[in-house]
Amino acid sequence: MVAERAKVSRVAVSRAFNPHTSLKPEKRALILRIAQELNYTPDRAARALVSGRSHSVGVIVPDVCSPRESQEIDALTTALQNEGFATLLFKTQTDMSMDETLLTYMKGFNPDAVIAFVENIPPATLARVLDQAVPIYVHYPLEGQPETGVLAADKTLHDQLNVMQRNGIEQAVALLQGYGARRIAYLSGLPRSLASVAREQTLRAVMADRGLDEPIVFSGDFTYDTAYAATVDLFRVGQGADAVFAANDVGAFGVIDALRHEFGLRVPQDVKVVGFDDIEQSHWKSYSLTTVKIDLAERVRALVRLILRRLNDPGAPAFVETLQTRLVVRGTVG
Amino acid sequence: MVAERAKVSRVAVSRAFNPHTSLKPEKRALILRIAQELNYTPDRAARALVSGRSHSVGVIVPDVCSPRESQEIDALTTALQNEGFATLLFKTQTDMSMDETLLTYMKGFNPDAVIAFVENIPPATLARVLDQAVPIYVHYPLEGQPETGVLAADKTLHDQLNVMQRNGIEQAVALLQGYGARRIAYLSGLPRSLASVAREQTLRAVMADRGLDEPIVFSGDFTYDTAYAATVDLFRVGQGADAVFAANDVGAFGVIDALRHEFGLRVPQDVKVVGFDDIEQSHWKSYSLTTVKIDLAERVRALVRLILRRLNDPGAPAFVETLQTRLVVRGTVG
DNA sequence: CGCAACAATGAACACGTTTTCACGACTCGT
DNA sequence: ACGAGTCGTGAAAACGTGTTCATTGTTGCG
Repeated sequence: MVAERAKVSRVAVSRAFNPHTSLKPEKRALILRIAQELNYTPDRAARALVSGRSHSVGVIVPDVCSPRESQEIDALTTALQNEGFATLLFKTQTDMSMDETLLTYMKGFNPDAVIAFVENIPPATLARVLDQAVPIYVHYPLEGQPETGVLAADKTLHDQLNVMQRNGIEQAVALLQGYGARRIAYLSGLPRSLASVAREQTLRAVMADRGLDEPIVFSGDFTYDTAYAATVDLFRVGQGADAVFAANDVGAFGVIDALRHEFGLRVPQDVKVVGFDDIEQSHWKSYSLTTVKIDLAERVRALVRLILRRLNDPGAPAFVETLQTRLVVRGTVG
Repeated sequence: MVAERAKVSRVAVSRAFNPHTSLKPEKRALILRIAQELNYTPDRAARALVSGRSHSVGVIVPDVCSPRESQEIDALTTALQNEGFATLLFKTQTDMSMDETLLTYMKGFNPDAVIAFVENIPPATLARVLDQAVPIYVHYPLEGQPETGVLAADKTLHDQLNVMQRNGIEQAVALLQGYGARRIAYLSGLPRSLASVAREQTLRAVMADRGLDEPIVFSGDFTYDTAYAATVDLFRVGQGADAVFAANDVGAFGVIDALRHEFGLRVPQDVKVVGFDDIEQSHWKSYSLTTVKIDLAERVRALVRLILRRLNDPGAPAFVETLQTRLVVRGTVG
């Protein structure tokens, strides 16, 4: 510790860097100035060792390449960075599931919190691997409700970030119906994905409310290629559909391309398409996708807010935040 | 430290987790078994404090959303994870530059190495902020040569990862020429981007070698929207071009969409388009882009190899790795 | 059998912080 | 003017490892 050039104890240096400690202002200023000169910053490792806080947040994703996730990571990194945290990124190996190995591995890096963009973590795994020290934020839709939630590891805690999907879906269905669509299909995401299931449930409910027949469901896995292939299958055998609702935007791109290039169908004249997310690529002219928008940036800010509050006050009652969705109308409907 | 249930000293526990220490095998096994039962892993913070190694690698990017970068981060995370490292992700604030603030901030987290997908870091900043303890791997093209390089912070070290761009560009130009293209344009990336400059230089050299006129250069910034607008400008005033070479794939998408939707031009019949990178989206049917491919996964593996070697042997002479590019032919040429 | 080399082991220390505790120097209210 | 409270300060302890050093038990070689 070289900063004792200021003729003060190491304790004083420590205090100089911690706002809420009592230290004579002029002395603090002196220490900070000298630290600046010497290019000194308090060692995070030592700090983490004694405080138990690493000031990092573990983020687990299945696939960084997916536009939706990369946008989420981007926003998350920015938000965390602004709060003095670092993003510790980890990837699940194959599918969207997460095994105990990865969780243990990540836990080894002592993240203060964990955000898992992964849906099917066995609760047993979760409970066993994590001490209560690390608040886990798993993100998935609440059962039977048209919202996604954020659930703490400890079942008694229950911080929630609710994304109300119903608004956007209602607007989309109304628009489709307005343009005369009758046979509406739903391209699911991964079959076990709770997000996809929740969207399907809400869609069914909304369509029933408006007197429409049940949707034709065909299954994808959130990727372009699978969506493309699934669309080819659907339209080759039956009479297809006159509107397709995809569980995510990338899937919608696959649907659009399959319709155009495999069957020569026009979008939106012959088939209308609606996506979900509103990712960066959705406004590209080749797709110009009408889609149900979740404001990712805002959602991530809310997430970070939740984490920070919980970290500052571990014993506080559950926090709840709610986000709305809305339809962004572009060229694939109408 | 609860693992003394095994009736051994803490030192023995430490040794049990470190392969190259002398400890009776049966005792090591016992300790590891008990550790497993107790769900114990050595504390990284303490480990980092004493060893000076955090087992994490800082990664700096301007924009995680960009497909190219997200693919790179994805591959990097996988590779690092396999080697027992974590990825510490940071974002530059606005453009592709990096200010001292961010570098200092990141340094506070003690990454063992830094990979910056950022090109214009002032050497002064670099030198001042980093101790020699952290090998910096900045990635940019070597001056006047048709390759990108990886340069260590210390100028005496000089580990290099060379990406030979010439191969792919030659194949692309030959193909364009074979289809009768004469007026070839180049859409640059960010004007100060060394990668873009290197590609332009190589393109010029190759075209001169083949007796073609100088390329028409118009400038973008690697994004879709800017590429779209720049293409509109170019084709509105002059007579345009009969082939466009874009500095990256996303830019090529913007070019294609502008040609089709603003001018009703057909790709490839009226204008041929070649990109650079071969990202995931390039095979999507709406674009089906012919592009110069860099094997990102292989490039990242090489990068990680370099870092690991340097970490194991800080004094070793410079390591050099070389990667080739090749043309992937799809639908936008021919 | 004797001596040297070597494997196995634990005690003590080091790493760079934050936190707790104790002490003196003030300020304030009466 | 005196005690109570507050502020500023540093000494010492603590955080959980890896490392060095000395000690003991063991093997190998002549």
